[in-house]
Amino acid sequence: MKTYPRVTLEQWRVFQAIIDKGGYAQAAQYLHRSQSAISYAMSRLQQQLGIALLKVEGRKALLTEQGQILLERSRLLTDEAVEIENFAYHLSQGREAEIKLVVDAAFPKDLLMSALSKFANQSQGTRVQLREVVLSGASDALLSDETDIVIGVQAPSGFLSDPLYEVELIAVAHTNHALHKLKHKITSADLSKHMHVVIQDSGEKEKMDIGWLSSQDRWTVSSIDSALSAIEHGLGYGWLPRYRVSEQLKQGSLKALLLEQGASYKAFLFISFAHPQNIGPATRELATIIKDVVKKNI
Amino acid sequence: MKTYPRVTLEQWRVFQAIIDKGGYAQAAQYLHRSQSAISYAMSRLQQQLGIALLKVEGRKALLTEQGQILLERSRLLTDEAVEIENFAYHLSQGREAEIKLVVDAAFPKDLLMSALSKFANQSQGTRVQLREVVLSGASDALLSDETDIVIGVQAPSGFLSDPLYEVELIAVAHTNHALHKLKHKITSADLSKHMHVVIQDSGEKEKMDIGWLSSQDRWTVSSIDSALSAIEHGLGYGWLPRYRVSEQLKQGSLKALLLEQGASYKAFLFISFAHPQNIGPATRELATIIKDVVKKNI
DNA sequence: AGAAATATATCAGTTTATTTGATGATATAT
DNA sequence: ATATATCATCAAATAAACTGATATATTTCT
Repeated sequence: MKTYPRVTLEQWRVFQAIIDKGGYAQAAQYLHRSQSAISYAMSRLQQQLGIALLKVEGRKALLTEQGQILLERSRLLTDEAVEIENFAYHLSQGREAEIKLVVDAAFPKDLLMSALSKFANQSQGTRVQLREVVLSGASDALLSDETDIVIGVQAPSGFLSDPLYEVELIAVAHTNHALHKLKHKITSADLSKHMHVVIQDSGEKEKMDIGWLSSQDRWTVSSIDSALSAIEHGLGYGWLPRYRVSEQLKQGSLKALLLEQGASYKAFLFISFAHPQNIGPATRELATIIKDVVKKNI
Repeated sequence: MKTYPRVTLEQWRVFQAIIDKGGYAQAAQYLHRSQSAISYAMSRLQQQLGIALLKVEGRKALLTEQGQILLERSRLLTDEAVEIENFAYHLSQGREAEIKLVVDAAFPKDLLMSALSKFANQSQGTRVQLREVVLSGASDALLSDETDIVIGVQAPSGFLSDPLYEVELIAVAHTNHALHKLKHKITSADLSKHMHVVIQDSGEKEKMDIGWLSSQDRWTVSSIDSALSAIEHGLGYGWLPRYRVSEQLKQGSLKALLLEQGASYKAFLFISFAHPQNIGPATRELATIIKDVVKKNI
């Protein structure tokens, strides 16, 4: 078993050129080399592999069955080699190798994924590292310098932020929940008698408090998914993004609470750069794509 | 934009060796070259890429951030180069580049996939081309020489075949189907009043007829999936592999028909080699794996 | 059938990129 | 301070790859 390559990329390229250009002579012309250099490279390649890639039938060089397969694989190889070098070029131009993106869980996944897949198409190899947070986790990420772009509820002042997306959070509880049985509009006094499902802040520094209504009992969860699941199981009530509960509202498993006040409120998600003074080209592109996708989907 | 690689595999290999062995001198020793050759190759590499991969801090060569990324990618490249050459070696040893596998649709997909993924692990690059057929399509494939291994209902005599897997086909219809409303056991007279969903033979030569019961109306489909979907939509009744309808039977969307006779019958699937006199090593391995997987899952 | 044209293989000589060994520069360890 | 380890650079040596000419084989043309 070999452990290092003996065949050079040049040899594979010669092989490919012979096929693509229709012969040794044409390949020679294409590669700016003599016909005998092509012949030499090709025979050496086959000798090193111990296998015939071409059989010269009459005066035409034809692929063997094995040559066909190896040709295909070799193209992947040389393509990847070219891509690495192009990627290196982009790096030399200041393009980032990796972008760290932090997104608040309230931001719709489909928009995010659509933006990321668009970016992947033109990313030139730049990878995106995605982290999901809730509430002040986003601001923390900005401050702690572990990120490049943040999509979150608000940016600490001093960061370059743009309003991006409005999320409507509405108060819901399971259809059978006692709060729905009340005859009058629900007051905060009513709420305080029931379990409030709160999404825990994933931030660590300045805890923002979204559970501003005091409540006897509080069920704290760490993601929108778990909050939704808790509420769907009748554990309590809570505020969730409208787009995440629309299905349940339609099906009737959840119902919006008729609150005297605060039945819904709007949160604005902002997109911010963590290092405004030094934004790389790929980071800028990704941000632009995200904004575009959001704009098109409003 | 470059269109062909300038950096050689050797250069990448030198780069990797410097990191893996801890320095230029060690890499030189490992690669059986002088230290200055390493230094030359490395500086040329960086010059060609237009980017620094190593920064010499003190007397130690350390990866730059970009070097780290390109190191990882370059490993994929050199690994692939080695794999191609190993694959070529296997080809030279008579190993097949591609195996054509024809499988009757009645053979459970999970078994097939499990076998194929096992084979992929040890295939040394041999690819499997999979074709799905129903009924005599399998025999046709054997006869027409466009295949290596066949899993089908029966092999024409003269082929090397082993019994592989027993499929139980049961008669089913949608729960609300009129046939389920009958008070007595269903007779063929009853059946003939309803639509029979038949899986069409994908073979082209000798049409085998599985719809042996005459039926007023017949709905012909070309795959098990469409048959299942037709029956699930209440279009008619038909015989389907038990493992494909077990979920629906459990959920109650389909019900087995209480037939006077022939409510179920068993079909045996055989595995056959198309060219018994000349079976390649990879073909033999794949067949063995398929048999093993089936044996373990009975 | 024979001549001309096309296509790959091979050979001897040349070119060139890579390698070497020696030396230099610099940082770390004793 | 001195010794040691590490990478950079230079001129010279080397080996792999390349060239141009020629050989061999096949197809095409007349």
